[in-house]
Order: sequence, then structure tokens, then C-alpha cells
Amino acid sequence: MTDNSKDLRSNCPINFAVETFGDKWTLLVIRDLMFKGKRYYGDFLASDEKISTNILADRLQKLETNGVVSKLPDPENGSKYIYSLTEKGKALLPAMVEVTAWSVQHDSLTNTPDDFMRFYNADKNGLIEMFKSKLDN
Amino acid sequence: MTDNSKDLRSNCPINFAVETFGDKWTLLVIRDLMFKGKRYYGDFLASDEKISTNILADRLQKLETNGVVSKLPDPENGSKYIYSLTEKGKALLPAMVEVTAWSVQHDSLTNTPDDFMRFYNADKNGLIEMFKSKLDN
DNA sequence: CTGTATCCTTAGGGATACTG
DNA sequence: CAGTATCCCTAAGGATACAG
Repeated sequence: MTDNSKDLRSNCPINFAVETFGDKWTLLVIRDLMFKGKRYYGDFLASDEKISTNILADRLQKLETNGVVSKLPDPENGSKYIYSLTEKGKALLPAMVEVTAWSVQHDSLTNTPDDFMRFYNADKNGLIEMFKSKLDN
Repeated sequence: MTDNSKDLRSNCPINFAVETFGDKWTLLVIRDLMFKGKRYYGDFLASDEKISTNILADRLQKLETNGVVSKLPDPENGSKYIYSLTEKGKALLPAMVEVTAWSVQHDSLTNTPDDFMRFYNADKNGLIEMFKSKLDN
């Protein structure tokens, strides 16, 4: 609950979300942090969707500004940073899981680990907890 | 589960979602259908965010193409249409609820009915079922 | 009023060069 | 390799005119 005083088009929560990650790239960066364990600049560049380097820099920057991502110097390599999700970013997990489930159910081409929907249908909260614990280690 | 053969940047489910509603306006139209009971063209035009008429037409069209929204002649007024969510559209409800909850928890300015978070915290599935039943009447 | 079409500006973003 | 900066084109979209 922070007072981020950029001027939004409205005070609707859906609009807040849209203004935070409603574009063609931001959610993919969040996905990479959340589900693919990516942490370094080059990791994100290497994703299937081929984000270009200027866009990546811009989105990481905006996510940091919005408190979704943190950027810390890599203790093992002074010349690079480790990007990771803040608590605010991690809190997007349930939404990301629901979005994933929707896509898997409505797009025949989508590829996702086989057991995702099994777990989702059997015990959604358990699935979310499982991913959550992965994020915290 | 339909084979929509537009060429996606990848077969990732998050990317599928991004390509379906990852822009500044689409999710607001879905919100209006899902939570605000809007059905007519003019209803959408009247939202707080002031969508312009060409963009609205474009988004309704794309949503229809993607099977999220249906467009049917209004039986009580031949010169207009009724827009509504398809089953695929309604299936976005859990995701929309999670996104809303995230925004409410992370944006102090967001305004939402007081009891939303109470219900969400007490019985999330019940909250979703409640909205679902509203959509089906 | 419901929707479509056009005009024109700005923002998004691809390619790529460049710095440490 | 990590990240920044520039160049330039295309797509997003605001304003508004127009048709039924």
C-alpha cells in the first residue's frame, strides 16, 4: 500500500494494473523472474520472444520504479546486477497462475508442464503455495 | 481450447494472454462487461478512462475475433448491438479478481467496494462464485 | 445515438552502435 | 558479457468528421 503519485487515468484497480504491466513486454519479464528463475540482464534477453535490449532496459527500470522489481549489485561480479521480485512483485503470483490457467484452457498451442493443470484443478491454493515457496528460497 | 492460428511470438501461456489483452485498453473493456454490467457501445464510451471511439470499435472487434466477446443484435432496437462475454471471456473472472486484489493491496488510491477485500480474504472462491452467478443471470 | 473512417501526432519498439 | 544510447520506422491512439 504505497502512494505512488503518478497520474493514472482513473482510480480503478484494473486500470492500475493496466498502467503497471499493460503492455506487450512487462508481463514477460515478470514471468521470467517468477517462473523461470531468471536474474541477470542476459537471461531476459535470451527469452523466446526476443525482447530488444533497449526495451528490456526500459521495462526493468519501470518495474523498479514501480516497486515490483529490485536491482542489486551482484556480490560475485561487480559489473552486473541481480534483478529479483520484491514482495509486491511476488504478490502477483496468484494473478499469474490464473492467467496461465486461462491461457492453457483456451489456447491449444500453449505449452506448459503437463501437471500444471492437474495441480491447478486438484488444489489451486496448494499450487500457488508451491510456487511461492520456490520464490522464497 | 481452440486453434487460433494467428502467429504468436511464442507458445508461452503468459505471452498468449499478453497478445490477447496486453494493451492499455482491452482489459478495461473486459472489466466493464464483467463488473459493471455494460452492454452497449455508448456504455463503454462513458467510462472514466475516456476511451476514444475508434479504439473502442477496434478492441470490441478484436475481442470478438478472439472469442472473448460476442456481439448480437439488440432485439429491442435493431440499430444497435448487445456486447457480452462469451464463456471464454467469463473464464477470465478468477484472473480479474486476483488482479483487482493485487491492485487494491498495492495502490492506496484504488477505490473498490469496501467488502471486496473482506470477502477475498475470508473466502476467495466464494467471492468468485458470487461474481460468476451475477454474470450468468 | 451507434458505429465507422480519416487525419495526424506521439509513443513503442526494432536494429544496431557504443561504453565499461 | 552487461547495459546504455541513438536512429528511425511503425503502430497506437486522440480528435473529430461522417453515415445510418
